[in-house]
Amino acid sequence: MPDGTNKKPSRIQQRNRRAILDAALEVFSQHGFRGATLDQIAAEAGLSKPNLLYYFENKENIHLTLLNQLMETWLDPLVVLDPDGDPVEEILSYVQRKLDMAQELPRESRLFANEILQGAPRMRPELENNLKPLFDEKCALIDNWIAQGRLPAIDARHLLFSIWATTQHYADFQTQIGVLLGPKTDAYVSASAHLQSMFRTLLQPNIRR
Amino acid sequence: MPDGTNKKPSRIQQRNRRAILDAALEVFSQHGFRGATLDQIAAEAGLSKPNLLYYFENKENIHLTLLNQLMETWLDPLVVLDPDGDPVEEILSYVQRKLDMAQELPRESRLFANEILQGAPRMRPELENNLKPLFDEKCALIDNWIAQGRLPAIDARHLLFSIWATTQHYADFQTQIGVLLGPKTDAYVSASAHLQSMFRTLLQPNIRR
DNA sequence: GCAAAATTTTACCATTTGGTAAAGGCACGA
DNA sequence: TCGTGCCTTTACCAAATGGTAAAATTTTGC
Repeated sequence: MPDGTNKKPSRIQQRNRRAILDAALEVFSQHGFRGATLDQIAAEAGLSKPNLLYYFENKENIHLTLLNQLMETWLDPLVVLDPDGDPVEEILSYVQRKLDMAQELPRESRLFANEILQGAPRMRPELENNLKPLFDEKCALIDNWIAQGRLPAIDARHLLFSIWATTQHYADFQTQIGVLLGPKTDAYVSASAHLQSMFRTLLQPNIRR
Repeated sequence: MPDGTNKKPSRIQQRNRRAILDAALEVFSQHGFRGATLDQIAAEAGLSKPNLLYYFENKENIHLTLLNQLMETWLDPLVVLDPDGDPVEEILSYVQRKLDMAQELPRESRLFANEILQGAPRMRPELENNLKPLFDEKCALIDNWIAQGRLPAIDARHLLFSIWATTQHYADFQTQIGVLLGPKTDAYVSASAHLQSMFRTLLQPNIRR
């Protein structure tokens, strides 16, 4: 049993665990935890259900593994926000990185959105222990930049919310955007231009009215 | 059977259908269609499951009824965007109305988010037939305002996306925001100030750089 | 006050779902 | 090449779930 043990995983084990997690990401991100079934995940992974449960103790475990993996990736762009960089360029880079993540990891974005929508029943500790301190730290950083006159006065917390909302929107509401722009359109090119322009306008400190 | 008939609904019928829809809104908005159960909805409504199914043919029907009711409410703020008003004030009012809706109807917002996240399996026709034409119309209106020099050049479609994303974020990601701002904080006061200021900065046509 | 209609409850049912037991197959080092 | 341990399948199971039939109860119009 490959679960609780701490031995090195075999090649088969690595391949199958990876396949299961990929399949689970697909299914959980579309239906949420309760809406997803092990049969669906097993089918998507090309395994039988008991075989699936040979690699993961239970459904919750699969979901938790995905969520934990996600947290790192998800916070990384914010982690690298550099106190020593130029404030406007740092934040604009952050926006772009978040948008890139929405484009490249839409399933992860939707998995996260689903979990939060449902009240974060399995993720609240992570939010409190990992996200909250980082959030506070980066808000303080932005507040500092403002105090130094290197950014216009703006609510740092809501600025971050707006960045998250506008970037993740392209992954989470992909379906709606597809209907409105036409499914052939690549929304991300124009989205990038729009968001860069929008947040630059917002943050340009040398603005004269 | 009160379903297919077109008689006037009795008082009991009105009360119970209302209770069911309210309970269903609560449950569907938290768990999505597949994750919600009739037992949960029945319990929440204070009815037995068979009694529930006396009022609605099946699970899908309840969900569909909610979705249809929602569509009107949801589009209304955009409908009233007035071609004869002042462009900046019209859009800022729209932002405020959307934020007010997020605050007052968070469950509806999450129901919608859930449906879109899952690929809009039950709502795509509505999106194409109701939202799309309205979206195109209002984009044309904004483009017109820009052409008249009454708004700075901006991508109307992505502007609307940004408005939707930033306002609905406060309902859909309420849990996360609660963790980050502290659950006692009323996010909507500062959110309103932030969004109004943000979009005003963005849209102020008499801007000099 | 009473019959008819509307509503609610009780007792089910078939299917799906998360999960288990145990036998069978397979791979790989001795 | 053989047996030991890893992997997979087959055959299940109990609980949950969407839904139904029909009896029992309540409400309503007269």
